[in-house]
Amino acid sequence: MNRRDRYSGDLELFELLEKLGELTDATGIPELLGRLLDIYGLKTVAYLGSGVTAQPGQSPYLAVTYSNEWVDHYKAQRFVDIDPTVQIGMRRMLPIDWDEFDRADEDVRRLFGEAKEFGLGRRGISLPVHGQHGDRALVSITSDASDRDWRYLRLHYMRDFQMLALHMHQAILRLEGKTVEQARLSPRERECLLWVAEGKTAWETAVILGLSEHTVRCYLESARHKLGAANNTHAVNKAGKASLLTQLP
Amino acid sequence: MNRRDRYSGDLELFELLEKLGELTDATGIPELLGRLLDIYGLKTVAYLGSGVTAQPGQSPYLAVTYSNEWVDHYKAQRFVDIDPTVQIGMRRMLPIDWDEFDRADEDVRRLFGEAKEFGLGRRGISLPVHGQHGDRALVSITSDASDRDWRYLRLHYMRDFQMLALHMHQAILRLEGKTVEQARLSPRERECLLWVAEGKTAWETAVILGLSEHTVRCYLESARHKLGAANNTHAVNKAGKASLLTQLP
DNA sequence: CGTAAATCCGGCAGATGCGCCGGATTTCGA
DNA sequence: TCGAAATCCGGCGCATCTGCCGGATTTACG
Repeated sequence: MNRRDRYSGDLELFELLEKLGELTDATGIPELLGRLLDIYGLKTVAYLGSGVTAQPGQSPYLAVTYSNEWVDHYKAQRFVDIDPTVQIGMRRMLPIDWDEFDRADEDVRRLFGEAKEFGLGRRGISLPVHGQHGDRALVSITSDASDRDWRYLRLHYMRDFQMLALHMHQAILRLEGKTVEQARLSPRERECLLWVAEGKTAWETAVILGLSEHTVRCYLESARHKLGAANNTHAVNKAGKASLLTQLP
Repeated sequence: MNRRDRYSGDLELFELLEKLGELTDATGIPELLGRLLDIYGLKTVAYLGSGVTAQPGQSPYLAVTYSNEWVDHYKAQRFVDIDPTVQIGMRRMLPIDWDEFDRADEDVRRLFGEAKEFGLGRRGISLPVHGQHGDRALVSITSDASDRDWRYLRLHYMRDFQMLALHMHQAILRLEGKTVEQARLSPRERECLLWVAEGKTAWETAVILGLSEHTVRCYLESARHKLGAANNTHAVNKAGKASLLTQLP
């Protein structure tokens, strides 16, 4: 909790954000994370991205300041299945303090106990990030700060962390080259797809929209073509991730 | 740009966040937005939510400090179709300054020109918010601040706005009672659904997973039941919105 | 120690999806 | 003024999905 007591310390956040925006390849990430630790007096920081790469069923994207030993141990123990930061944090919208997790659970206690041995801080926060295309990430920081410093950190720098998490995810997306070719669906196509996504059959959709069943099938067909989808299910999934189904234009 | 020059001004942000968390019904929102304008010296603030309510094809959720005249005029002119804050802002992850929009476009110039007449500020920022279930929102603020003050506001309070936008969306979701019953899918069920979502047939999925086609159909059937879905397409849509398809657990 | 859930397998009838054939008018921008 | 795209409509054959019948073992939890 140094250097940041003056308001002008904001400059260091801007510096980080700028560097994130200028990253050209993943090799610069570790240094950036290290700088982040420095600035905020943290013990560790970790980025876990899901749906960041193009292929489905891919393993998640990881960028951490943890030791390799901890990462290996974590994987070997399949901690991801019980880790509340992942299990709960990934399913939230707002950040969560690790203190809120259930320490009565023996598995959880073991996880955090071993984490500490491997160099993670006693306290932590996880910040979920939601991207536009179903991609999401979890940025977790840990610290060994005193109660007082930790409270201070949470109060005054949560915003910074929120912003850093967002920009970090954006940077990773840019580096991973996940570009989504935004197919443009016509209003009718979108409308038909929307109702099909709700489980309606072509006939039901036709009734809802006051069209003939055949017309609905035609719209669905062209929607599939535009989206490069193999079937309606695929099309709904693609359109959903491209947020083409959330009404509006 | 008053009252906030001291660092302790943070208290006002916390006060807003706390009030947002304590909202019990929508009637308290206008007062809260007004308080926000006061604190940051803004001209207007607007919340536009999409996918916030349960029904599909619903009109978006709106909470603004604009005059009713502007809202009516906006709707009558169908400005939503050309409004870059919606068209572009809603499709981004990071905030965008209204200065970045194409002022060469005649429609856009007309929109912002008329907006100013109806009491919106000259400058603006829109902050996209992405929820967990395909829901999203756009929080837009405007100001008539001088160039210098505006730059200052952007630099130092973007974090606050980001956080306010997030918490505002969370509060609206809570008020609108959009609760997603988290069905728990077994690993196999999720896996099958994942590949079906990628456009694979049951047979293809069976080959990929090394199962019999019939077994895949069984998993899909139970997945549909658990999700309360009418068919695979519906199931994929529901599971996707519940982020059950983003591998990991 | 029973119960529940997860993991697997087979078959069948009817509904639905899918692709491709044909046709039409209107609208909008180049 | 020409063409492209959006809006509509009908039919046919085959592939796939869906629901429901039956069976099995293993694992975990109380």
